[in-house]
Amino acid sequence: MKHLPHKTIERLSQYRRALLICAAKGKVHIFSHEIAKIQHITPVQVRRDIMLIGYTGTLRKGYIIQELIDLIGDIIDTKEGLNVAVVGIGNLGRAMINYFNGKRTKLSIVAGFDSNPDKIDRIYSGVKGYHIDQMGEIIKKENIAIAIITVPAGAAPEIADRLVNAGIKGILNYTPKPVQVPSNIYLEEYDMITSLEKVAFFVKTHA
Amino acid sequence: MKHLPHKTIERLSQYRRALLICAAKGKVHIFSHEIAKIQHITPVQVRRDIMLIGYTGTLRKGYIIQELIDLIGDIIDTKEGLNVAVVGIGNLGRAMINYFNGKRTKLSIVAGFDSNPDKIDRIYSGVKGYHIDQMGEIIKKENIAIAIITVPAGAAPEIADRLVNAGIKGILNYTPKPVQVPSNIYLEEYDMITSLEKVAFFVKTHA
DNA sequence: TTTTTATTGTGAAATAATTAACAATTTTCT
DNA sequence: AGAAAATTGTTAATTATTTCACAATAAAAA
Repeated sequence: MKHLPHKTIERLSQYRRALLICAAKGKVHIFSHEIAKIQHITPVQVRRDIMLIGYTGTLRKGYIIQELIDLIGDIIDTKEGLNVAVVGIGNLGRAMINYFNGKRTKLSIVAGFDSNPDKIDRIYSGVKGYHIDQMGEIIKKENIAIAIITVPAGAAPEIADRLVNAGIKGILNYTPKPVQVPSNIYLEEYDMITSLEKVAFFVKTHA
Repeated sequence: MKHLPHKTIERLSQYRRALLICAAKGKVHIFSHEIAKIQHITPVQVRRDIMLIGYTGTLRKGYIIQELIDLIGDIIDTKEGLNVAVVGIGNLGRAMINYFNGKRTKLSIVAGFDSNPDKIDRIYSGVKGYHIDQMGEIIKKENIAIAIITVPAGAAPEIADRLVNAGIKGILNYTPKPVQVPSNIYLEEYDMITSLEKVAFFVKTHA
């Protein structure tokens, strides 16, 4: 398979989640327009994404849900799974841990880090909290590949540096402050304030 | 001004945040390449966005930070501001409230809603918690235009329906479950699991 | 059996977003 | 003053993404 567009990767993850829900209800087949409806996109888009990953549905019956789930898994998961850490055990960090807790995913949150001594050596939905100074050590020991930054914005750049030094491979930065990392480390930044301002803009404009 | 691309709107919000930080440090001018560095994009992109909003910098001095902040405000803010509600006072909902607390923004979170009686009639960082059954009433009384959904995924569709009935104008859905709303309501969905899976994919692929 | 309907798969077209290229011009340097 | 360097503004080119249009065909209906 050549190059999957970034947007396609995102949608595949979403398709899978929707498909898992359908499968849990005992549904076996699904049409492109059903997936499209759920995701607010066009059926063509769904078919094209599925085409790109080389899967073929059956005419007039649609796609076999379980096959599609498995194939998407082959593409976006690693066989052994990847370990994830949450840095910053505040409300947002705990929300991330809760979201993941008990999910069937190949991604496991295996550690939380914080600088506040009250938060360490406790268990959050099955995830142990460590002091931030232990980050290098635990990341190596637990073979953690990905970190989610949920600290207060001001602390983000320093945390990013320390994660890079600890050998992290990918970072998801949820603070509103952009961080700088070397180009061999995959960085995704998402900023809730921006999203809200965007909604506000379109509410204003559309009104 | 014609049509600003969606992506430009998002970046303008981010530029403004970065500019506010620079302004607070007493910086007066800024170059396109400085903004670009902070946001991990190219200087051309910055200049193009700024061109699109009709602002003109001064050659060899760059842009005047305060002017740019004000202009971006004219574009993305409404004069009177907009009121926002958080539906679901869990970790994620409280994280949103905290992020916004005390910010200079034209967006104010003025209410939280939850179905758990223990959570209502309390104040969260200055935001009062109400029972979800009061949603229609409070949304009208407080003139709330935008809602952020941070309830457990299963409850999202019903919450969205109730928000629509209450006359909300824009929804930001942070649950992993897509919701359906009429086309006159602006809907933005963001899914943390998808983001994490995307990071994992690129970590896997790049390795 | 034949016709109609619904659905996939995909090349081509259209649209959206980014980047390249460079003229214009201000500041700094010599 | 004149030359060199740096930076903006913008058109054009490129790249990425989405949508159109329709052939192929399986299933359902007649």
